[in-house]
Amino acid sequence: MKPETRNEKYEQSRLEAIRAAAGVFADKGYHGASTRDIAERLGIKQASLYYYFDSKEEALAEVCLYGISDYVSRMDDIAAGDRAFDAKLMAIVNSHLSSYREKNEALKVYNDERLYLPEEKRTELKKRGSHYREMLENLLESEQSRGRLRANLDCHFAAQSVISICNGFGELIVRDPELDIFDLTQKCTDLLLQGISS
Amino acid sequence: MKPETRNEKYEQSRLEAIRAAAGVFADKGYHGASTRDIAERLGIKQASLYYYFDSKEEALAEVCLYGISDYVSRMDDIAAGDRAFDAKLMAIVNSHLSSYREKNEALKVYNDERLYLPEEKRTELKKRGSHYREMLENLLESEQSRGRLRANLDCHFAAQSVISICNGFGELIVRDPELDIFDLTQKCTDLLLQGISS
DNA sequence: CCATATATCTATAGTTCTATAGAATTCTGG
DNA sequence: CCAGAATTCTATAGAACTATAGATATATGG
Repeated sequence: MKPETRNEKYEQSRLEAIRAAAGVFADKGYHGASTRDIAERLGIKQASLYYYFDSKEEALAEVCLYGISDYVSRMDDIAAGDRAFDAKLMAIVNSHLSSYREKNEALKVYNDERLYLPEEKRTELKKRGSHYREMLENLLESEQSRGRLRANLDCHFAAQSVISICNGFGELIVRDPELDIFDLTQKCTDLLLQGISS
Repeated sequence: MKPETRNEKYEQSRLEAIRAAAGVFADKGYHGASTRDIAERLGIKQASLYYYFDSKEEALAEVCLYGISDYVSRMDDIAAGDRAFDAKLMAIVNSHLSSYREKNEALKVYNDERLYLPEEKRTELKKRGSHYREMLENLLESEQSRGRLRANLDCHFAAQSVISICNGFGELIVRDPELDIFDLTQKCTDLLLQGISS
């Protein structure tokens, strides 16, 4: 077998293991989940899991990375685009909420369980998470400097609020597969832009 | 010692145990925390904890109840009052955020760990949590019916948003004791009422 | 100061979990 | 079909955790 193919196959299986771990961690939490649970979801025995991970902790790190990675790069794409602000904000919210559906539970795991990783492993993740917030913050500041957002708006706070709302509804999305993401996106964007007052 | 006094003293100590458990559960999560951790924080031995709780699970249930109880009753008080809507909303946000500071970590535990309780024990908690959201929803609907909120606002969604934002910042408040709650309250209320647009 | 109730302690049974070692099986290219 | 690589398995060491039992210490009221 060609080396690349061999590697690819392994990486493919490993990705399945990461997804299985994501599901279990999302359901039971990192500490509440056992390596046996993950292996069972994959249909292999507990010890076989160590063919893919050196430790349970490494599995968590991989799940977190998987959970946040492409969602951060999508933010980069959106920010780099040349759409109007409102459209960008909507795209950001949509991307954030969609992540919870598509990537299943990995983003939830990133949010809820990453703090159980040791400082060292959290650094890379924190960098990406901060990057996300900063991109959002810059976008808001730029729009504010053009006078299109309230002058007294604290953009750092506002960016945090956007993330809080998306994460709050993200939890609901993970639990309820029936929720209409587009509808939610619309409502979140409206709320953020106009607030609730008439 | 009079029976009531004896009881009072026990209840007092038990409350301290609940607070210790809240702190440990908030730091390490329910499954990541051991009864030994809780006992150590109290300055007693692991087994002595069972003088106050029948099980670790009961401790979690008590912490959750403690975390949500007076914060729900404060909502009742606010809703029953006759202040203007804006003032009520601000009071609700303030009460919610303050809970995270005052009751230390118990509300965080309620939010993050209650789903590890068995169905049976979760029922009482769910009732209170739903009650909270419903009170908020009613308040919004009532204001909307008077034409003071956007006609196209989904009040169920809006109530959920208020809670999401408060919980999102609550996590930050628990981690950063320096955060100014009043400032945050103001900003959250402004955002909810007016949105970010100018 | 004694008797009783309250509170905490020591010791441990019994379970579960992570991770390692090495055997067994399955897959793949020649 | 064979040899070696890849994958999964069995078995288990070793640690940690919950909960119970029963002893010990401390406080209180008469």
